[in-house]
Amino acid sequence: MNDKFYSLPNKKQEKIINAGFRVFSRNSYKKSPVQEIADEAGISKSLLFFYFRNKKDLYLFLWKKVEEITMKALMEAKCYETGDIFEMMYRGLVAKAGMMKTYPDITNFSVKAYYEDDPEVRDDIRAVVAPYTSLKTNKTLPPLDPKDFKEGLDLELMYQDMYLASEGYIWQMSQTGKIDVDKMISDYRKLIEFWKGLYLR
Amino acid sequence: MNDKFYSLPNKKQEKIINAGFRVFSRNSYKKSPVQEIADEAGISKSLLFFYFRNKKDLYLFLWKKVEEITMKALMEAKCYETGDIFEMMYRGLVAKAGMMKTYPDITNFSVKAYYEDDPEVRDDIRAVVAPYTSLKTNKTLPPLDPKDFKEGLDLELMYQDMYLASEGYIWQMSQTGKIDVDKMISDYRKLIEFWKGLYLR
DNA sequence: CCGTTCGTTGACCGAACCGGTTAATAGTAT
DNA sequence: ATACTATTAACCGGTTCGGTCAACGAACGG
Repeated sequence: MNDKFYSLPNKKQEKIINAGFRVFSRNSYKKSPVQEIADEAGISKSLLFFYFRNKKDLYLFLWKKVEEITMKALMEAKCYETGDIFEMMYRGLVAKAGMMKTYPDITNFSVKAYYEDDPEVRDDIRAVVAPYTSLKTNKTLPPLDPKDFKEGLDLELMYQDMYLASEGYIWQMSQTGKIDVDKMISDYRKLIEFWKGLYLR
Repeated sequence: MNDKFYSLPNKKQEKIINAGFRVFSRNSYKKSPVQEIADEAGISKSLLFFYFRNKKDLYLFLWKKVEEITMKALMEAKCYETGDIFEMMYRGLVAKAGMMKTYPDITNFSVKAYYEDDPEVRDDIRAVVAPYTSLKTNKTLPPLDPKDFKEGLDLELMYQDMYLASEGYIWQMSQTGKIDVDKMISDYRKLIEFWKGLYLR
């Protein structure tokens, strides 16, 4: 990676990154032409090869970028600074929605890269702490006080239900192509309130 | 499409179909080489071109096949022959799980094909009644009697919750590569029972 | 007004790939 | 042996791909 890339205006950096996310998320690593990414970013292929030594370099840069973006978003959202599980999930989705506003294809790219098995990049992908796993709603149930919830409620199933619905919602949104972040958040807020009324004592 | 294909042993037909589903679900139409499908199916490219006139022919055959398989599965599952919404959803998932047992990549192929926009196949895809939509859990709320459910329950949100969780679950399963149908069904059964205890009066 | 630097690109290259054809092979039944 | 069928290896022309490089234009200093 050429340091010159960082001295580009932020908007242009984002455009190139998004082009990469987009193209690499639609086809496998090998079948994703650098030319297509350049076109999508509105620059020449030569320039892209000036910023990134080769295709692999670009790909791995994007993969690390996902980690960086995700970590930053989760930090800022303060997902884990609340004991309230509903608030936690809400903040988690708000964080993801914000990411998707700037990087619409980050989710799809992340999934695709996580399962990529081209020998040219496979090992390097697995070497980076998987951003994909942090991108998902946390799969494991955090410690909860049963006294807060309706009597006899199976907390594990409750969490599984919420987790699956969240994943399902994000997936549906990311399929449609055009993402309305505000709608996402308000839709999800409604779901959260629904769950609170249903689950809380 | 050459009729000779149908006189092949069922297992071999399935193997070829699955190879097609698999390869076409991982990359776009244009970026999916026929050679790769042939390899996956364990036959030569020439033979594949003997059964199907060309790549497009094969692709559209697969797309129509999805419709056929889906319709058949939904019929046999008798999803709509019950007034019980929980039973309906359960049967729907059982049907899908059964399909995925024989055709592990049918879901991913279906989604990919639905959003395919290569001019060579785009119009023909849209000409077939979209199998993808029937593949999803039904998005619209069926008519329900509020008296059956807990007082004050928002039926629409309830259904949305179940719908999203179902979609999320199927998506997660289809991502992992190896699909354990029996586990899918028993997991989902638990979820359904959880919902029944939660929602029913 | 000239020379230098810097960001950017079009044109190009060799290699690999791809859809599709065809002549030939292997297998089987007569 | 023959005739017919299933299956393939070898091939072809055209395209695509990753990567290089010489050159171009704008900005700038002298």
